[in-house]
Amino acid sequence: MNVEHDTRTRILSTARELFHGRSYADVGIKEICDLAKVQKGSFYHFFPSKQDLALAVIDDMADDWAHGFVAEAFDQNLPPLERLDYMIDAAYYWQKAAKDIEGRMPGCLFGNLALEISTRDDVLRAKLNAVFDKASRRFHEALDQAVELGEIPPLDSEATAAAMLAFLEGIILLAKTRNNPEVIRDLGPAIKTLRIELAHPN
Amino acid sequence: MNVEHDTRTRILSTARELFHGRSYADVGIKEICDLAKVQKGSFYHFFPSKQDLALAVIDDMADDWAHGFVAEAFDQNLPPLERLDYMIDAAYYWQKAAKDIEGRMPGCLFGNLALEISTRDDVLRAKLNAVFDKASRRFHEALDQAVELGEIPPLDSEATAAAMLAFLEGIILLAKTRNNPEVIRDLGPAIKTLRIELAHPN
DNA sequence: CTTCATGTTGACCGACCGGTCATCTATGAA
DNA sequence: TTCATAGATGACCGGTCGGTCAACATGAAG
Repeated sequence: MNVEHDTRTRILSTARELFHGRSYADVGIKEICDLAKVQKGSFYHFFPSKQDLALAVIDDMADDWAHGFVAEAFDQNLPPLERLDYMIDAAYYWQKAAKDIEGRMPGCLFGNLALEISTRDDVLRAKLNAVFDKASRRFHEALDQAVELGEIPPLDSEATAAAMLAFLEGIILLAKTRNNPEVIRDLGPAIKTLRIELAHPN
Repeated sequence: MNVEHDTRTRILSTARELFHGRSYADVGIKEICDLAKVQKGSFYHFFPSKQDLALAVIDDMADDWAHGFVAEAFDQNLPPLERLDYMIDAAYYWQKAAKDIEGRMPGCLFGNLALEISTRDDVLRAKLNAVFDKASRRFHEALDQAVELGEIPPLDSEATAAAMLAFLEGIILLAKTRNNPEVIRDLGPAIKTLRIELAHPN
């Protein structure tokens, strides 16, 4: 039982690493199998297709996020606005560590995949959409709490949350293009200045 | 002379369209040649490699940008802050038009390519970097003028300009993932709220 | 008429792509 | 001891990948 799952897990984590570090199209199944020390036939025993593998990889990474530093960043005990700084910091240190080890910034797996395949694969696009929605909800919640505590004036918290997520993805994109994680630290703090006012009720 | 350049131009515009609508890896040279009605041998007469084609495509698109709506948006006669709105509007209408025609949002060619290949190809990454730098300078200039005119308090205009570019790329990424250009119109205006203060001189 | 540069043609290359399949092995329940 | 099931193996498939090449067309300069 442990052995069976081990093969699947090895495939999953290898694929995740390769997809993140390069791209979906650029990584072949053979390469994944070789690195994971799995035979091709075994691969297709666990995953019906490359698309299914991608779906599983997205789920895997999203789970790790949700239980990892995202859970820490959006800890309910942290003051709402500090969670934003925490999130930026986490992104920075993660990307910096990756660059220090491999020499290049992988960026955000979800953002990478989204831009690469969302015009070609609606299933994967929908999956990534759901991941972004969930992330957006974290920002949303933090903003609502900040308003409740009187830390910021009322605002369109749902739209602002989406804008913050977009900004986060944007600075990671720019940092990756510059291959310089410091971009995240330099621009990131501006996330707290983003504001979308509530629409006029009349 | 016109005929010779015509072949090259046909390859270039076909490749640009396909790369933009799908991705770099997903579009083969044969497909480009077929659509452009060019023989493969002819292709390699004009472009030594697929990488060289990509470089030319980036240049081509950057030129069209610079002389097209970016020139309009950053028109010196426009009040600096209105240029930001103009830029957002232009992005929105472009993406909306593309989606209405083809059913899907292509996003930003530069952003797409940046995330797809900047970990694998330093030459292309550098090229895209230069494009982003140039775009950032437009924002920078607009911000400096806005400060000069007293429209906004002094700020770190260079960093804020980069943040604005990142935000623009971010909302296009999010809109593409949602396959909904309205995201650009809904979140875009928040670009004017972005601010990075000048660092303390001591 | 020859020469040369610029383009064009389409067959061809080895490598790799995602995916299939028949065959074998290990395990555990009946 | 038998049998079913889960998993592992590696050869194999048609198709596509980026790229090469020798032969040929065209047109202007000498």
